[in-house]
Amino acid sequence: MTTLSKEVGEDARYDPEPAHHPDRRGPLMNRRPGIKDVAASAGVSIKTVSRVVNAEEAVHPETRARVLHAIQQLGYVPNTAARSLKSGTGGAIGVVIDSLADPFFAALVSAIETRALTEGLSVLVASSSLDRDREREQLLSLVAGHQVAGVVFAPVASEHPYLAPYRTTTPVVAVDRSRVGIDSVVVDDRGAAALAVQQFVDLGHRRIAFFDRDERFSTIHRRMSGYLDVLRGAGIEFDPELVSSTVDGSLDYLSEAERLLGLENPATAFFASNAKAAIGLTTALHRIHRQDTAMIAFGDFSFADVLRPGVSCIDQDPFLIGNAAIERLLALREESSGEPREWIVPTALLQRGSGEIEGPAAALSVGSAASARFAEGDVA
Amino acid sequence: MTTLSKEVGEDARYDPEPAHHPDRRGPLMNRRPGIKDVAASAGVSIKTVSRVVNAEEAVHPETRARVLHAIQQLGYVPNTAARSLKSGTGGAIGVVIDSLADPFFAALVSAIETRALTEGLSVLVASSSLDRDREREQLLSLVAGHQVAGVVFAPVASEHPYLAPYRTTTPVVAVDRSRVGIDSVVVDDRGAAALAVQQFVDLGHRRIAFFDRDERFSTIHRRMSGYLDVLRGAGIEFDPELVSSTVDGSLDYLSEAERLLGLENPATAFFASNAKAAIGLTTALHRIHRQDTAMIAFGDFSFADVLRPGVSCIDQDPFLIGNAAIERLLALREESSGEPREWIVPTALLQRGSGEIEGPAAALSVGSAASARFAEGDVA
DNA sequence: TCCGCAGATGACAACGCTGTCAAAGGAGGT
DNA sequence: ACCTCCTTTGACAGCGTTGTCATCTGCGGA
Repeated sequence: MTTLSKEVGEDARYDPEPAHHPDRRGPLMNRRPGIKDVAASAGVSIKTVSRVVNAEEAVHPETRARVLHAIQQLGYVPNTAARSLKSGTGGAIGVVIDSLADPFFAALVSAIETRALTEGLSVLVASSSLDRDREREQLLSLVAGHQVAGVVFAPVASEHPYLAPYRTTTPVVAVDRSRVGIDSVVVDDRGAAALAVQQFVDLGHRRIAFFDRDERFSTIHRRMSGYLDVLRGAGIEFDPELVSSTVDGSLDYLSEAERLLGLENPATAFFASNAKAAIGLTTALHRIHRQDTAMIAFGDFSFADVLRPGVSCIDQDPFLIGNAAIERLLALREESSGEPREWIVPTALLQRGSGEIEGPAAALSVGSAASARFAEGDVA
Repeated sequence: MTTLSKEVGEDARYDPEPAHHPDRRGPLMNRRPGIKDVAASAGVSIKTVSRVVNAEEAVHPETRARVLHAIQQLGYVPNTAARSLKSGTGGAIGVVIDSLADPFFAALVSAIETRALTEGLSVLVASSSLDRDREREQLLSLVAGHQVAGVVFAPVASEHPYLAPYRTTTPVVAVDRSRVGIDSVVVDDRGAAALAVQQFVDLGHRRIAFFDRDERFSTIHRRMSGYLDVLRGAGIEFDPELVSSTVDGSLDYLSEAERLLGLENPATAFFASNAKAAIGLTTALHRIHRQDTAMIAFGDFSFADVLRPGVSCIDQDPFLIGNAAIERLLALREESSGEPREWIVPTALLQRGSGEIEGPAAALSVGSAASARFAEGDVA
């Protein structure tokens, strides 16, 4: 931005007259049209323009028409900054998720954005990268800085005390991972995992691996609970060796798969606890030509149905979750309805082949079809 | 936010007189801290606080420390609405893309968001759904309404005259599809397509299908040009029957693949012109067990490397594109450097198997390795 | 001793909008 | 004729911040 010589000319913003006030502007040259310009053009006061823009009642139809015409002609768009400055709350909602590069979250944000548009709200996205400090920074920037009309976020830290001062004015909804004291939209992790593992049991599997127990996520804890529930119910002893754990945020899926298949008493079925692990595991099984291994993934992913065999998945629909979250947020805007609670979004088990591979004990099994259910609430 | 009793006291601005003003607020109860609160707490004027917040020079170190302490203690976060109202341009950049549910665009936005954060900028996302009117609405909302500091968008309409009034103040960058008069970040569509088709020719293919020529996109036109270039260079006559076209926004990939393979003189190689078509085509070929067909996809997709054979792809890296776009935008903020131009981001051909399947004329071919190249510029 | 100057700080307006209150005009009742 | 009420409209302040200009305090040099 070199110091360009002050060419006045076309830029009517600068008039030489009043030595103070360098920017007393003339009657709109290429400046952005403001409410004042519309008012002048329509021959009314700015307040009347404001009334028209906000669809308030008491405006004479004829006046309204004149104003609308002026708006149209000037291409006037109300300034949201001024609006939110005045009202204390702006025309955007904030979304903080792990990463937009994760298709699950991308789809979730997409659902939110679509619905927000119908409410005339914009969407501010930010990513936490699973970092507590960054989460804090982003949330505060949105809530305090941008004065968003609401926040949907995939929580990282277990508590968010710094949000407290804003909770009274700004609705907050957690997604994907639930937190106490915050309305949370999650899937029935425990029940869905149980469903999958129960299917393995029913098919005669006794050595079922829990693939990738990432300690950082409470969702994974719940899925683990579902896994354990079923084992207990089926009288199968839990074997820690069948659990793979991400340590320091990384896990070599290939060698881990080889370990599980190479155990003295090897795994015959895999429950992949999240989509990333599922992709890694699928890739690994293909690489070592063990597509005969039974597997169910938590979370659908593209191409899960094209592979041979198709990968059976628990369908955790990001659109459904995003929709539930934004609906919840909009409801909270109306009235902060009672105690925060969990909102459970349903899942389904997509049978595609890999989850229907029988286990060694299949012959013995007496078709214990009565799978445990863990329905726990309804959906927004 | 009930009507707190009017404590005037330390807040000298307000005189108790005018009985109107129902919400004269006392010294910060659970109200959001503003610059005034910080000023009062630090015993300085609001201007000094402003100076500290904006890292301006002339502030005594000791004063600065006092102010910083007050900020820290009160948890003060500057109000962006007021800021952008004053400065006329806000702390966010706008991004308008086809859909966030498209992983390509999601990754692109992710790259932008990551870089924006380092500049202290937030990201407002909006989707156009490939609809011109919606594109217009979203762009105007961002530029005029939110007064964003810049816009990155995947253009839909061929012209955007309504942006003109804002171009002087708001930098604009197009991505993925280029537009005249706007700095555009795109990949070398024509060259990359040519690269792929040339590989087919070198492998002895003569019947190369162009799979899914969607007329709506200029990128597809360019890829088509690359395709035609190579055919011409190799002396192969263009056969319109080998081109699949999306009509009315949809194409039945399965039956189309069957048609191409069932021609009297059938296709032996497929160039899938975009990721969606590639996924559809791959699924189709798997379904009819014709994995022996040579194929190269424009645009990588997950699992392209896990399938058998792996799907050879032109790697069109959304992160690279997103990065180039945001860098370009930031550069434009500094100085609107000359004429808008195209910024070409490189691609690579990922050899994974499906693109290396030989054609019928392979034996005859004399290894015409001199593939045409179309290098056309550099990268941001 | 006094002036000038630089560094540090503050008073105040204004950004574009909306909430509050008041005023103007007309209809209807007495 | 007068009063009341309702509808339509406008004047004005103030949201939280920053740019402009003014003020104040020391300090070095004449």
